[in-house]
Amino acid sequence: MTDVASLRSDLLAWYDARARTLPWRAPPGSGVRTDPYRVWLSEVMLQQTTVPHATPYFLSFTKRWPTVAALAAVDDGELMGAWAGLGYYARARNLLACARAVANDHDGVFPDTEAGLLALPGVGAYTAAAVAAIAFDRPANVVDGNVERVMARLFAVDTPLPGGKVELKRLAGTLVTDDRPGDWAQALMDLGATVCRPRSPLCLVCPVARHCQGLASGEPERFPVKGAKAPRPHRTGVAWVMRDGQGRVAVVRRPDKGLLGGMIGLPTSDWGEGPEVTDPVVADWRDAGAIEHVFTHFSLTLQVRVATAAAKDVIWLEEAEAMSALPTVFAKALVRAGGER
DNA sequence: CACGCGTGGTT
DNA sequence: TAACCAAGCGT
Repeated sequence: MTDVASLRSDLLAWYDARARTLPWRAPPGSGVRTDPYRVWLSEVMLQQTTVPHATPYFLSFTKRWPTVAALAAVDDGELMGAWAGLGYYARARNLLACARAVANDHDGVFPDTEAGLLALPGVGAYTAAAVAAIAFDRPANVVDGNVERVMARLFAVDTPLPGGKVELKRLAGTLVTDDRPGDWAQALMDLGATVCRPRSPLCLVCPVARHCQGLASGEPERFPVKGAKAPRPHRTGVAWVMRDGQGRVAVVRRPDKGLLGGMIGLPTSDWGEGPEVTDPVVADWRDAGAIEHVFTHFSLTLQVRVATAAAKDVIWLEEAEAMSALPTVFAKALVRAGGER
């Protein structure tokens, strides 16, 4: 009996009993609707980011900035520093732009429709649907990587990703109704995260196993089918740690666009060129070894060179302050140079 | 529409 | 350990 109604009631009953407790989530059936600001903030932080990694950032952000108006008033640099370590820094720039748009153009109130949310910076199809469903109880089709995987298995979809996304989204849409849309979206994502996992799915305890064509096929883990991925190139470069001898270190502000855009960084050579690199100023440079770092689309070996030196066109920061505000790749280099994150 | 864009945990 | 993976978005 794989009709929509029984599939829905099976999964919602499981969610009522087994929903994860998360700092941004109201318990199912509590009648409490989470503040749209918190739903939005959590959704942006969770884009391509695990719950354990995002959680401490969510807690510190909501403590420092309890409302969207408070967030909108923050300095750019302060916000980027607070985001350091969370990755995908365009999210932080868009987060601030979005908060300011809500504060200035919407009287501090989040739009309560999917279309209105979609118009905000950093809010795409997924986040608009998620906020509409979870914060405003709109029957939106919320499709993230979890939901794609659950649909691919439930309906044994053979079309490889990413081409198959259109079909998976259509299938997810057939299950959305006016009844408890926020809980439905979160139930699907919880199922994907804890039971219908990418590897070793727990089909024996799955509340919708009886509806699952992937399980019936005998190879549920085969879904979703994925296309070939491009190989990841390797690059090399040099990072210079310049100290002033009084506890400060030189950093630069990176351009707003591109890799680590808008963040502070250590002065570096270009990445990908040969090993011959000229040190930026005459000083007592010594080699502190190298660090390895893996970005989404390339890996990097960064040689770390250290000196006490003076330089122009840099910002001198207390070392502890720099350490906390630097993206991880540069924090690693600074640790290699003898600092502590 | 394919690509650029971080990081850390798991296998 | 190299590969894979995570509540995507903008261009």
